[in-house]
Amino acid sequence: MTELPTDVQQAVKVYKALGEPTRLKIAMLLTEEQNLCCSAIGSKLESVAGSTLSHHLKQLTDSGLLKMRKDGTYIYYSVNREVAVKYAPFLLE
Amino acid sequence: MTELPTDVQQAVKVYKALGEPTRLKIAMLLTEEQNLCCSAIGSKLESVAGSTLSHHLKQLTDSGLLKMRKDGTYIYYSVNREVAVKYAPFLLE
DNA sequence: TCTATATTTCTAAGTTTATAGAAATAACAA
DNA sequence: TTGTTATTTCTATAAACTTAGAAATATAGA
Repeated sequence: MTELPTDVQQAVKVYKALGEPTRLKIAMLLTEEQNLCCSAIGSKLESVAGSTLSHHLKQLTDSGLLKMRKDGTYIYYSVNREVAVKYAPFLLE
Repeated sequence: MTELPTDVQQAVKVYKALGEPTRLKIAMLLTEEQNLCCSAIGSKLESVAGSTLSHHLKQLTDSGLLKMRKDGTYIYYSVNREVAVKYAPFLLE
């Protein structure tokens, strides 16, 4: 894995992040409506614990697919369109 | 998962399949050179047991990303370009 | 038929992941 | 300060995944 080219390593992370239904839903939600905070995302999904949601958002963010912007108590998430275009333009359809 | 639209369900499967380094490598090998058989793919990877390779190829094929064509003792794998274009055109670069 | 090769299926071990409750941290508001 | 809300981190558990050896299946060739 470490011996792979950088963009292939990122591809693995992005695809691993998207290869789980809840996380793919989150990514799709955020392509429809940018800048949602954690709890707003949670309210659009059905019964996901906050800690679980946080875990999923971390994976999506660590892959580079999501960006986060902190504003007071809230953290707003949005899709990094460059990354989506490169690896998973399906999201942007 | 079952309640998701068909193409979103397929996206989850394709991305799950690609979110693992060995399988992503296999998919990339097959975009460079179509119609490789299981053992030819194995010889291009480093130390993967036949049973493991078979398992990975099954996941890639079940997702729809790979097609298989049987010819005698051999099974030739190739990339389903339509599926790659739709979900992961990164592979075709 | 017998042998060799290609691939899959079965089985099991070890690892990773998804999940959520509880506690911790952070920021705002009264 | 106290209380409330947003989010993360810690911890644990159950499920899923990766891996590979061994056995089974399939096909070709001698």
